[in-house]
Amino acid sequence: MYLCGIIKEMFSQSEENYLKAIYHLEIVSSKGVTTNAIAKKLETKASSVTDMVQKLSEKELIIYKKYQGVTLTVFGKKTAANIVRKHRLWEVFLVEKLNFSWDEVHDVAEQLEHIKSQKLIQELDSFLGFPTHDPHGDPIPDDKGNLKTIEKSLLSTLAKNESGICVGVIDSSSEFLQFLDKKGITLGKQITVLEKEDFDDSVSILINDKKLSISQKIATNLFVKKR
Amino acid sequence: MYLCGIIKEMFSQSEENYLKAIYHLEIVSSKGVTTNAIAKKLETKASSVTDMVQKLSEKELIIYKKYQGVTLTVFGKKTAANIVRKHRLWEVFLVEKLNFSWDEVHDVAEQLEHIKSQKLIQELDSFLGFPTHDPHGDPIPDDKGNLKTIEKSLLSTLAKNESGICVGVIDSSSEFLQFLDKKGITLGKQITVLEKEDFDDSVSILINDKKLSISQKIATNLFVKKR
DNA sequence: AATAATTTTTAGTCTTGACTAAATATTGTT
DNA sequence: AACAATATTTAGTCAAGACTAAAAATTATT
Repeated sequence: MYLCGIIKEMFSQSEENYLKAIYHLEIVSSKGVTTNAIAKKLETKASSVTDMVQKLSEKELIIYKKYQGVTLTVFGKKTAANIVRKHRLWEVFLVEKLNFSWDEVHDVAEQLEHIKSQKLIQELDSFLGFPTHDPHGDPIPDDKGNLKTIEKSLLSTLAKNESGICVGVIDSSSEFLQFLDKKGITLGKQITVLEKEDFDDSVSILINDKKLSISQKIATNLFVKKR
Repeated sequence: MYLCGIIKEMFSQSEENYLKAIYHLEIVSSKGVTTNAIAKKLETKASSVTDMVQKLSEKELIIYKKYQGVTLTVFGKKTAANIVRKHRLWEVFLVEKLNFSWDEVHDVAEQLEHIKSQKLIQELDSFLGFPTHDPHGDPIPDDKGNLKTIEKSLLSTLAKNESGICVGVIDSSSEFLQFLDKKGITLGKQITVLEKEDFDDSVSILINDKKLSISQKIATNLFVKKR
């Protein structure tokens, strides 16, 4: 008893989760992704990672040399990008159509991203109007796995009197997102830096026509598009 | 590494598939559902069924006495109805929002029905306008697991000159559904019996202002609501 | 009622994906 | 260069869920 009919390439949920983790880690690390890094990201043990990494390597999704970490192959990267694409499209769906807030979508999208159906994802994309970014401002890969990133800067890098549009976050934990909500900070909002405090790196900003003081921690987790 | 956070009761996909199978079989059989019947429905082996049935029994989802078949407990029935509810709501979504035809929805809904999220299913229900029937005319259980069936009759039971509205099918294989599509037979269409042939039990019907001859096999797989 | 046919269960095996503990590589430090 | 610390892999287990083959129970047939 198992799903999987005609479909060209099928990977297990577990394999997909590993691919996605490696994909995300590669973006940051730029060189080989270590076993330990994967283990930490997936909250599993290094030995389990070694097992899986050998399997993914046999399936030509990654390049793996013992003790050397892994790199996605072109095929692996495309596969991973497709999972990320699904994840982010579902997030858009949940927020735009089903009244989820941006801090509630992650767990559900984590499940939905594993649904296998070409048509489903194509139609969903079209139904949502071909969105380019998810509710956290992260770019949605196109159906070839390419993503166009916009030039975004951390709020902390803005100079006094500069302003920008809020376009994303680094930390997308629900705690942080709920905190932003409480402060009235959401995607698309204009933010102007009124003052930068040297002694604690906090910034004073203008948003929603109100003055707000923002800690360094917040300012280094919020992306804006300069203008 | 596994999902499953706060949620009250969590069952594996496999457990859910068994529950659903037993639920469907109970509707037909009315008495205890046999191991073999479950095996056939799930295209698995009887020995595998025995294993799972013992597990479900321990979890109080079913009553199981060796060699006696199984019955859903109240809890089990509610759980199963909820899976069916999710399956059918997703089918409605696929057809109404994502341009799937009624013969394409099953495999995808089979996957989507296992997504765990209270809010998701509530919001989906609301987004779809609280539908009562899926694209095949099957009733959608409410959030307490109750379903109100409408009185429907097989087309084959209609007398000459009687008419009814097409409200459902027994066989929901894509072959049958595509055949119906080709003949212009869809849910909601009015059908009038013009003639009944005794020697092969075929019926001559009026639909879409056209006369059509329908074999016995079709007539015994199509539900209408008499009027 | 006895035997044959069928159904169901048990016992043992396999695969996937996790784990622990031990062994081996690599890296960092003096 | 040698040793310590850390990272990685190997070897051996485990649970879930499937399987086959054999045993046991039930049902059907005479």
